Amino acid sequence: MKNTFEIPHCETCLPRLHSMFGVLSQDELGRLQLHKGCNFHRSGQVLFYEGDYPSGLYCINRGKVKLTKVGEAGREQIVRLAREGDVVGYRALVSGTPYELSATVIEDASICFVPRQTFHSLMNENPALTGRIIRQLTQDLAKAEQKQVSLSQKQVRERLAETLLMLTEFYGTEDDHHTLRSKLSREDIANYIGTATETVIRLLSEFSKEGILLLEGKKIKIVNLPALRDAARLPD
Amino acid sequence: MKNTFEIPHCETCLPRLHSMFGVLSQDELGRLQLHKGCNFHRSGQVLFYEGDYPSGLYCINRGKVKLTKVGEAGREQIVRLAREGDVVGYRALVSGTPYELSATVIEDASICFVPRQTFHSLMNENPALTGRIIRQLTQDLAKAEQKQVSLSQKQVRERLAETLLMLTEFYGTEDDHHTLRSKLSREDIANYIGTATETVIRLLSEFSKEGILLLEGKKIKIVNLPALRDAARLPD
DNA sequence: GGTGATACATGATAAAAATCATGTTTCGAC
DNA sequence: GTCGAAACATGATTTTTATCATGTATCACC
Repeated sequence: MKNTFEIPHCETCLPRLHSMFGVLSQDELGRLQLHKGCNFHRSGQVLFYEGDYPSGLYCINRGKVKLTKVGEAGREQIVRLAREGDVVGYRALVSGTPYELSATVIEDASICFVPRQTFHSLMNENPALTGRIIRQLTQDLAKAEQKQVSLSQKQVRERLAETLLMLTEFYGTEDDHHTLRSKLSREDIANYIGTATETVIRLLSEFSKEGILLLEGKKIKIVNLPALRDAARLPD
Repeated sequence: MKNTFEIPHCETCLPRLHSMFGVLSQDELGRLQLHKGCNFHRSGQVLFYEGDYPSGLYCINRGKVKLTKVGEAGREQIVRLAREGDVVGYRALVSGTPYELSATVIEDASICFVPRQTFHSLMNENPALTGRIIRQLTQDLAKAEQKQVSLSQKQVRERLAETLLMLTEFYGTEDDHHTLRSKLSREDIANYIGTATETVIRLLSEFSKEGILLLEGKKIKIVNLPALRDAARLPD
């Protein structure tokens, strides 16, 4: 099955502007373009496994990726999601340690690969890139700590509401502005919020009965946003 | 109540060697020593509050600190613990954002304060310090993600066992090699593992009945380490 | 267009944990 | 030492969530 797939150019890559490579000069972009590789990945493909040693990093030009970790019982925990403009696998690279997480494509993607050497030499000569990486790490850390509080203190219903709001932002909505573009399975959602699949299904249909959501097959439409926000009991 | 309190010298500060300031040169240490302040803090004192803007960072010479975040319902979540050699508040400083966490002394401490300017100028001229900060951030992130999995997938009993093992390492033991030096209250432990105080108390006495622990007032003695490890179901 | 496999759904039940209630102990301030 | 507050402890009960069971819908693939 062929897919229209054009290797994107770093110079004209729009997602790049919001990524850590937004700080590179024209010259540096040229070198990036020269040394990178780019591939089309089908949903389900694994970019790397937890425990592997990194040989480069992955820059998402299009598509979505989930970052997971398996617990003792063998259950998958979705730690984080990544989309166009996000760079995955950079942490293992800068820390020189094995991957903490596995990365799996969850929506057909075009993803560029930047070899370790290229990345390190860019980092060595451009302090702005180092600064940008520190910023990225601090952001990831803040989110991880926020999620800790949510997992510790909120009930599943609240975490689900919270997650649906996050998914709205992450995937965007269809033209009606209310239907999630998300193709996550109920199981994925459960693995993200840390609960059983059945519990997610049950709570979704509970939200549906309460007129907060409208479920049409896999599609989730938010029909009462204020009520969903309420159910999430967010800070701000 | 007076306490013997000597202002520690950076040059001779032992905990420093394992901290991010272990990478500084003699010359840089001199400047650190010149600009830093150092104070004695009683247990209970707050170093900074979540949401505040940082004006420097705190370097723990002696004592313990808890880093917390309050959830929606007002409950405290202990996100992380810090001890001698640990630097707290550096993340807000390097990211230029408000503190994500509050820091409270939980064991009488002598803590040095390094002003923002001093820290930033050290960072600007010593790339090794920047590298060390990145390493610290990646470590903190890995731990936060590990805790996410634990909170999501493990039961309270397992998390408690896990936490007791962590506390053994964090606080060390008395001369018998089995009694925790920890002075954490049951409530603090509950806030760390994300459960109710009564549940912690109940499970501790359950462990005690099973011959895994021996409880003498606040003191916790581990009498069957293998069984505790078993109850924790750790990776490795 | 049939046919497995997989995802979704819902009920029944059990297990885990929170909450409420009520003592007891510990400990610091006076 | 005494008093009061806070921490610790335990029982009873309810709520939340997981687990098990079973059935239906959906969808890729031959």
